[in-house]
Amino acid sequence: MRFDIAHLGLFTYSNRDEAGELMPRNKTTVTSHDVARLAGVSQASVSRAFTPGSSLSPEKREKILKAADQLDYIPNSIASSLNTARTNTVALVIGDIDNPFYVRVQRAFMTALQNRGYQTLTFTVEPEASPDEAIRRVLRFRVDGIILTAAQLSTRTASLCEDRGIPLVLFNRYIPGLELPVVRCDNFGGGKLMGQTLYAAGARTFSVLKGDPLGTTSKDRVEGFQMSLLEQGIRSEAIETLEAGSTYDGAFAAMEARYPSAEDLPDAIFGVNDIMAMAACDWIRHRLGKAIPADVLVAGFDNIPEGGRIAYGLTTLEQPIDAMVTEALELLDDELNEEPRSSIPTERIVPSSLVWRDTVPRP
Amino acid sequence: MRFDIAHLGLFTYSNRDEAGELMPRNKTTVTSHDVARLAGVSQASVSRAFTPGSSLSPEKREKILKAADQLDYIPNSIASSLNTARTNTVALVIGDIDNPFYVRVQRAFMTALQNRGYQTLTFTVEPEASPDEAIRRVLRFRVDGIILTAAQLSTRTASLCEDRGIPLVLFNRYIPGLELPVVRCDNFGGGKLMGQTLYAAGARTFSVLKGDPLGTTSKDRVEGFQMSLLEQGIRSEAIETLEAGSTYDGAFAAMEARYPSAEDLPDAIFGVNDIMAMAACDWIRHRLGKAIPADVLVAGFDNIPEGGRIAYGLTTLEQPIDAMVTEALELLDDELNEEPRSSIPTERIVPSSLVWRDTVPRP
DNA sequence: CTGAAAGCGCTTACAG
DNA sequence: CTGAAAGCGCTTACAG
Repeated sequence: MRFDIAHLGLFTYSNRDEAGELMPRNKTTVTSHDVARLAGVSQASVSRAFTPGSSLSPEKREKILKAADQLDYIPNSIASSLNTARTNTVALVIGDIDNPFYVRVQRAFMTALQNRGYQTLTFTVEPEASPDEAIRRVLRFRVDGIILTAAQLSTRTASLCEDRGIPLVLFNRYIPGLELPVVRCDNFGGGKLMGQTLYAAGARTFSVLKGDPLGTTSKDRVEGFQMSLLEQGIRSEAIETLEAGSTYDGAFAAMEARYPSAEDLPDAIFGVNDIMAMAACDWIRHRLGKAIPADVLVAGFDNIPEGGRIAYGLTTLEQPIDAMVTEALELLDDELNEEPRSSIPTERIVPSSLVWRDTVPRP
Repeated sequence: MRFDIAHLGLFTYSNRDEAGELMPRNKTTVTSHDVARLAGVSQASVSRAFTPGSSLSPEKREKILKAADQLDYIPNSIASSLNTARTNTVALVIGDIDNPFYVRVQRAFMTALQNRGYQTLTFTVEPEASPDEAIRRVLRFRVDGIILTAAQLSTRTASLCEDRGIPLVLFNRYIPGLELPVVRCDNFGGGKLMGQTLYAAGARTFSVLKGDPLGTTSKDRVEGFQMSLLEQGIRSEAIETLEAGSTYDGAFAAMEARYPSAEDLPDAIFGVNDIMAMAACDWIRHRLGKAIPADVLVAGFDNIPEGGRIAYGLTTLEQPIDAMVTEALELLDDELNEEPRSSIPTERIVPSSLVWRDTVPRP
């Protein structure tokens, strides 16, 4: 039988009585006072029972926990946040949710954050929308920290966070002029590596599917790619560049516009991310009827599982998500715990490595 | 020049002084009291200025807003939640984040919720983990409502929510024995329709790639499919059923195990969701070297964009995400605003429609 | 170890 | 329309 708590001044009756008539819904919340009364202790002790590390005799804790269980007491973290100025919540602002890579990034963050005792407040920023708006909403909510990925941010908003002591960590993206801690893949180095790889595979004319023109990620990859080819003696006219907007559809459209027929095709196509490379593969195989790698080489960046499937067999550069997420959370932790930030903003750069598959055969 | 707020008793200095020395970081938060002092009004008026619909003279509001802007004041929603017992946050519990369909569902909910002034607290439930645990975490946080998709839930946890007056809406999933509002696709009807379609296309032997055995979604689709075929006179031995776990990899492995060579292939394969159907396509085309639809028919369910790409051209059943999300939010709203819940738990069933593409040609 | 008390930053009757 | 005051449900010095 359920413990009778009527004498505690709470109302408890279920939604419907025996006859099936509607009864007012019980919305009374059980507070620490109720538990205290039932356990015969002070409210402060109840609070202590739910605060790891606070001093409380084992017997008392036991008794309190039992009473709490009896009443289905769940501590109100809103109230506790008001005291501690800690919400145990981290905001994750994601720009490019259409890219499976960022879906995986999101998941990795959520899992890792959960394991560290944080909730995740996810914000997606629609392509047209400004992340500044998102950040302001985030700030009302008093999150403990913010992780920003694939999105722009104004200087003013960044300092808004800084003024409030809310750490901001950039993921795979840096903002020129803002001294913010960053974790990112070595995009420039990856681009270079891909240039060398494609050159070594025999390609002499190239096309690059570029991503978000506002993001540094695409820009760095493209620049690294171009530089390594230039170093090999390729003339810049032999490296074509296509705006493809980071998406499958954007890349598909770009391919359609630039390569309506197979004659114009270059020796190799570098998709600055995997989904764009996959779009190129689809266009080449299914519309142009050409073979990869026999007629054209195609390579991507990210190593999303979709590209590894047998239908694509995409040769690409790996971005080690888990390692990057771990680094990012470490930086966030540093920010959370160190009062004055060290003067040099931290930048952690994770290398990317080549994943050989079918669209560029291993030499 | 920035307004001087030193006399307000706040500390404001930047991180580093002129010499570049570290200074204590300013973590002082500006509160409604600070704004009140600056504007020369009561703290209550400041609160009113930020509460739509509360009575306040336009001039006073103006003055307050100006002062707030000057101080970079952002109201603390934690404090306000403590009063109103409303967090303006909805929890979204998602089970199957590996399925692009649910990624889209998540996005649709986040956008819609955002437009209605809610934050979204997303919880992913890892395959092994229990959603009950997730819900308990959610409850500490005092969310206003919960949307549960692709995950199981115990009766005890459901009543925990009910006791607290926190509405729970099930998305594309119902829990036998629990009277909870539900929005779902007509999975059974869709399954039936697909059975008829494949039969009409000439198929007489079938294989079904089944999803999560614990979920009702897969179960209903399979049952509808089987029933319609039985009605057409197909014997049950001609309808094979494969456990494929709702994922691409699971379906690929199931195909590999059951159809190591092309001889055994049935006339038609029904993937209970699109990614499983896509896995079947990949296996058949790239491993078995057979053609679709010439050698086998393949169909899916969901109509994710990936299946519509030229590489697949998957014939499938559409699940209208936006309509379903809208319905779900309507139900949630009803629950949020109606004190006593209407006695019959609401169930909204959205029909699915056939999307003709290449893997099953239109008759 | 434990309780009484102040306080976190708001909202909202209650009087004017 | 507006202010003083109580209170939301906790945490945390402060004394014992």
